[in-house]
Amino acid sequence: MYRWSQLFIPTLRQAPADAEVASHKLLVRAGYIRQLAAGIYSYLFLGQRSFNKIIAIVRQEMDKIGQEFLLPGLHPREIWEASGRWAVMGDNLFRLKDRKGADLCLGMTEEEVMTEIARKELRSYKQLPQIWYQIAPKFRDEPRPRSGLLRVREFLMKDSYSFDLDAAGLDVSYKRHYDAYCRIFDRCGLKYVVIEAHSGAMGGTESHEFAVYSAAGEDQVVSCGHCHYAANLEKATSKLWPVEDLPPEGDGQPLLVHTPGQKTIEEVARYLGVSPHHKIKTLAYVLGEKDAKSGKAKPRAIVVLLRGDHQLNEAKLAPALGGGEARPMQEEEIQQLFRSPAGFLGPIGVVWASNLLEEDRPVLLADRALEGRSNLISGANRSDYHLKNVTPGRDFQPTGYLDLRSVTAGEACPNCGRALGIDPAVEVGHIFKLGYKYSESMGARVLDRNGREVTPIMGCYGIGIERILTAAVEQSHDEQGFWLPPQIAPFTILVTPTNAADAQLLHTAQNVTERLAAAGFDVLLDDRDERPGVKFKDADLVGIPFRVTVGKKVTEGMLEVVHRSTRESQDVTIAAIGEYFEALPLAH
RNA sequence: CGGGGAGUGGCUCAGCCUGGUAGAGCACCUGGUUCGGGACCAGGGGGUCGGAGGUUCAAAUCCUCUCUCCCCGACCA
Repeated sequence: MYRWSQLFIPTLRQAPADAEVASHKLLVRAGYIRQLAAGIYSYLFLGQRSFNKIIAIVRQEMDKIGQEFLLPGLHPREIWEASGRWAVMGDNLFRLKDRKGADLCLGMTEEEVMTEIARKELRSYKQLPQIWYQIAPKFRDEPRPRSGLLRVREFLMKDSYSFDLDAAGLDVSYKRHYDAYCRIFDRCGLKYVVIEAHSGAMGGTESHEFAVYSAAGEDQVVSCGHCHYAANLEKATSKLWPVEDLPPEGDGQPLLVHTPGQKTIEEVARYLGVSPHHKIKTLAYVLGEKDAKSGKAKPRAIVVLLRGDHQLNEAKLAPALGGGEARPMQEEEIQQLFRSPAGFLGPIGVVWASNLLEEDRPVLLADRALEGRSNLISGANRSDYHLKNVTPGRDFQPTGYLDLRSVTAGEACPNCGRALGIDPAVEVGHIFKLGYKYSESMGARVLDRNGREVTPIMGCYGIGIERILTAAVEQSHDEQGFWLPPQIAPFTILVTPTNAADAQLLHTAQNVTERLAAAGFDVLLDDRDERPGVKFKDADLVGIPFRVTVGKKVTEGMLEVVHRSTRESQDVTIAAIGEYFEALPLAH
């Protein structure tokens, strides 16, 4: 029997001063976690019990589709060199040396180790498909750990990897993960959404993210309330409401106007009495410097044009350029290309590449929202001057039109045309179709049925264990505390005798606890010699969904059951308490 | 890495401006009373004020450097 008086459950009356986010404050106050350093936490008794329940659910569902491994957290440099990521991962990878001076790192993800096993061991198509997973710590030297357990430097991740003979096989492995993830998050009691996601630094094609709406979340989810379109902001698209072009002025050709000191879009629009959507925003980047070091490509200028009131989505820019990394141009580089100070840049007067292969000319990428527009206003590449009557396709020819802008709330859903919303959410899981990136670079090969060597196609799939708990707290809390779904709560039922010094009350409470425990419930008995107010406050705080109060009504043979989520209570006879919880759908 | 804030008993904070050798509430220990929403009385323990250096007769307080933590941004499976 679990007796609170014998356990270490250090609840706090006040939240620590350095906690800001609700889940962080409450998990510390409830005695689940303690901070050791920035982004590094210890999990105490209640926290670890909750994690164990989450892990058990994840493991049960993953065992239905894959096989559990346990890979090392300490990796030799060589396998990260083999995949090319020793250089790419930069400061986010924890690096260290052993006593011989050899380079090692702490695993931030395990594609390399899993692919290394596949490379050494898989020989035949007959061994495919494989789905291998593990639940193990990951280490990432985040530039800014924050928000309690939401972004940390060491965390538990369920990560899995699939190896298939071909794309059709990958589709199957991907779908099996998609379905398993839905079962996992359903069983964990999360209210989540599945959204289209950007594949980011993982590379690959298709990607879905599992997200829980929360003000504390770092993701921006674009969603449509009508047709269920939902996507990460990095990936989302929208239809624009129509805008009216300005009438041509003068002979309709580009017309120089004096705009002294007016640099920003807003300043120019106000000065000329037009709306920002009549303007062209010109952004200059340098692409491929990192690749230049390895001799793969030489750096080149990339100029991006957007409608004046739109924002560039850098996540869309990178894949448009073949995945290279772009950085904003410095003032001197801008002067060299445009012969103009920043603030008055425009597309006219520079000779642009007609396609990406023309490597000696700068690339001009225009957002699709500019296609078909006319009489826009852009910078004139001359200090204190802008151009009117600028018409894309006539006055300049972009290298290409692409979707490059970020969606903003209120724009039209790409499917059904209704207004889109944007809301913050916590990413709890993410699945990727990786393709051949790692199997190719690390040289994994199998023979197909014709005896030909082929490269297996991969997927990778992650779930953040801490984020499941954090998201559960974020979605179910108030000022007094939180209530977890019974499946992932450290205990399901808390039995609270109002006065532990009263022998009859304590005896009854022990009896009730024993019976509920024997019936298979996780029960905690609060047998502390504290005043009832203290116990009730703690009961509200610690995340246990049900409380059984053993108090004055015992003389009438009655107990009181309190549902933490609703704070509703009802009287139940002592004899019927077991049946009461048996009848609750999710109490087990 | 840029900007902002904060480090004083276990926790939350005051004291710092105007230097004089450290306080409150909660928590903790002992005894007593109390017991359905963070009780009360009496007694008690615990801090070289993040660290180093400097100024001064004297530094939590002023100066310099440094470490750590939090927030915003950049960054980010």
